[in-house]
Amino acid sequence: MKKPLPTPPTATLQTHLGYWLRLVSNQVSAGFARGLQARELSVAEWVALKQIEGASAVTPAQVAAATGMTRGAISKVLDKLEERRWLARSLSISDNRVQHLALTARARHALPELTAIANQNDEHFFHVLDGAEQALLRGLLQKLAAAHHLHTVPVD
Amino acid sequence: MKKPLPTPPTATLQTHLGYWLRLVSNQVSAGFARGLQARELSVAEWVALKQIEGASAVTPAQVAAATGMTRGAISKVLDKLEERRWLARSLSISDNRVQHLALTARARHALPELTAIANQNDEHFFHVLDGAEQALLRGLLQKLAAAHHLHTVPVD
DNA sequence: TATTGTTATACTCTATAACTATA
DNA sequence: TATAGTTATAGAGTATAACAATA
Repeated sequence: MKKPLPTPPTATLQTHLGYWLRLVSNQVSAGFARGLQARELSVAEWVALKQIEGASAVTPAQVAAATGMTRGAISKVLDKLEERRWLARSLSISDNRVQHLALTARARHALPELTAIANQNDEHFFHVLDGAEQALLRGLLQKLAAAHHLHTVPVD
Repeated sequence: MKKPLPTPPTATLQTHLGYWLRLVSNQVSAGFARGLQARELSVAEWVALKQIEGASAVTPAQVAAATGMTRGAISKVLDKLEERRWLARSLSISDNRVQHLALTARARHALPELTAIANQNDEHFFHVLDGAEQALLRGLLQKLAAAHHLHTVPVD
């Protein structure tokens, strides 16, 4: 004889793809955040470092635009990096309102270890997928990103 | 002639699968959070509602365990739901330390609309994938969740 | 002693908006 | 007037740990 069920919901949380995406993504991000935390770095700080390293964003306003954060929030992130002597701010010659951002040698020295943390975290979570599956997942996510015009770099 | 590149980084942010996962997941979650916000509900509150609806968790401690939040955090989430008259707390007959949680009729009346918000959000983000692609994505994410023993319900 | 749930406190992250200095 | 960057303030969300009641 069956045990009576509590009123079954119309749909469970697990029905939604967004649920699975969030479940896995949160774990990957939390793992990465823990890895960075051992080096006293936040994900937002890591992203800013990489933006400046790649020179895809060399002013605070550009970092803000690239990440979708406000200029106020970026200002604090850059403060942290500068306190740590990983970032040098200098005024633009042509416009004294504008700053140019550059990584210090100390930052460039630390980057390989941070990159290793990122690599290891990715490896740890995705190694259970073979190469073809990883390529498939990447393709699907990139298709979604492209379709929704996602340009900004996620920092949380 | 090629334009000289700025010092190329060892690996870009986009190298990592975690990057793409976070990029897409954050957008889906943010979209859902906006949808719920129009009904003055947080994602954590929505998850708690669904946990109680499904009766997979009927005490605060069980909701805490299911979501990975602390009992202190859950207590506040439940306060919000109770203030709204969506939740009834009652003491267990057999153990006066324990509470039993139940949704009110008011909550059950509101659930279909909230579920519609969740459905629409999922539909909005994933409709660019066809049925086969969605199944593929779901399968890959579930494989990752299973491999890493992810049981808790993500609330942020 | 151990457990359930609550509460006081603090911390992190971020947005908003006022502010300064330049242009 | 408009823009770059900073700062003051506030809010959301959550953890930690002390707490009261109960077992």
